[in-house]
Amino acid sequence: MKTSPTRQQIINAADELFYAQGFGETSFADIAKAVSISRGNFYYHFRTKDEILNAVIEKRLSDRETLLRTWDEMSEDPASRVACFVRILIVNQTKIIAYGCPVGTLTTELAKLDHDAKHKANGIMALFRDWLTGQFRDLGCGAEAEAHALHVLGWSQGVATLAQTFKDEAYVAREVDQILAWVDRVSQKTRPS
Amino acid sequence: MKTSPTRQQIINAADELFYAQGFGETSFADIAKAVSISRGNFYYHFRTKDEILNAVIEKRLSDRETLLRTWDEMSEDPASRVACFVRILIVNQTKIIAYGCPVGTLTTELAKLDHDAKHKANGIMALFRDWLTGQFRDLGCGAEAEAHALHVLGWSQGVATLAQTFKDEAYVAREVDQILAWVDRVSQKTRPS
DNA sequence: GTCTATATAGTGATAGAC
DNA sequence: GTCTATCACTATATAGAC
Repeated sequence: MKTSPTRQQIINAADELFYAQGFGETSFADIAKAVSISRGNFYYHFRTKDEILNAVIEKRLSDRETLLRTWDEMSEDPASRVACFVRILIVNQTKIIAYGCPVGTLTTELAKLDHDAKHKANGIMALFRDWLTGQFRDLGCGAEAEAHALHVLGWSQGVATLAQTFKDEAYVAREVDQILAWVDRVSQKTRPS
Repeated sequence: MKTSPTRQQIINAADELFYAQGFGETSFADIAKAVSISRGNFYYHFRTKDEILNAVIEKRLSDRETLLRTWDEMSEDPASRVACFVRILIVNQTKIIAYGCPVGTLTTELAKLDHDAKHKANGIMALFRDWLTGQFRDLGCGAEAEAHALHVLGWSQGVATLAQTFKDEAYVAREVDQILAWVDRVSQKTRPS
């Protein structure tokens, strides 16, 4: 797992560019320019475009795993952990309004390209689903835990999509409040305090 | 508004291909091949790629306007009209699982490309929003009508996104039921029968 | 590790014959 | 209206000098 500084720079730049422009529309030249290296040098670090896509997906997956672990350690209450997840719609609002959800837009694009890496990208969405499922299970939702997880995940994805289309911050705030209220309702149904 | 048969064929093929592969990844060669004409002939009908994108967006917009009008004429009850809208997630399930929502994925892609036509594409989403707003207004939701419209629209977009990612028909069915139940609740709150 | 040059294939787009 | 031939450009990718 040796990562040279240049390699890491390339991954970071590609991550940003794939998010802002999409994978298909980002060329090696774009990435090389962002890192201020030549196209030729680029190929020393990554032989193919698929190779760098894979590296970007792995970085994103790893970043999200770290984030989820942080939330796991931050609170003992599953409901407030889920709330952390939902609130990324607010925290990352500016970028989401500009480019949508980094995970949702990538999975959508790779599915259309029918790219080999699409299953790997879907894995990030699955990570969210499984983590959320765990939280709802801890809340005592039992067999409904995964359905609840998908509900929150899908709802968030929809908010991200419309946020990008209509650039409406009030809408985002409203929906986030509604999701949080829904989580509270579920939480109080299973553990009436 | 003269539309030659070939021109119409091209628009239909481009519509399908833009949906299945995305706009950026669809070449003139792809479209020409689908219609069985030469690339050269293609340029007789459309001078630029933007021109055909515009034609496709206009077709999609027009198709949706027709669909909404059909629903308007089909029922007097705004709640069941909204139900028609939500149920397209079931009706078009196979394609949505394969390619996502034709409207949502196009707006997302054009936003990333920062393409001139992005506002035009957003207009289709706005058409849905405004039509839904009208239905909720007819339901007596007053000032909340547009918020309700965006709620249903965003929710549906999220379901489409996850449907494509996880290919889970049971999830789609479950969420559609939940949206319909939500609409019923809103409807009964304003007009308790 | 980084560069310049180059090979190869595909893209959007044009010209002109039929 | 449809075709073939062609142009200019950009893309991924490689070879080899430094």
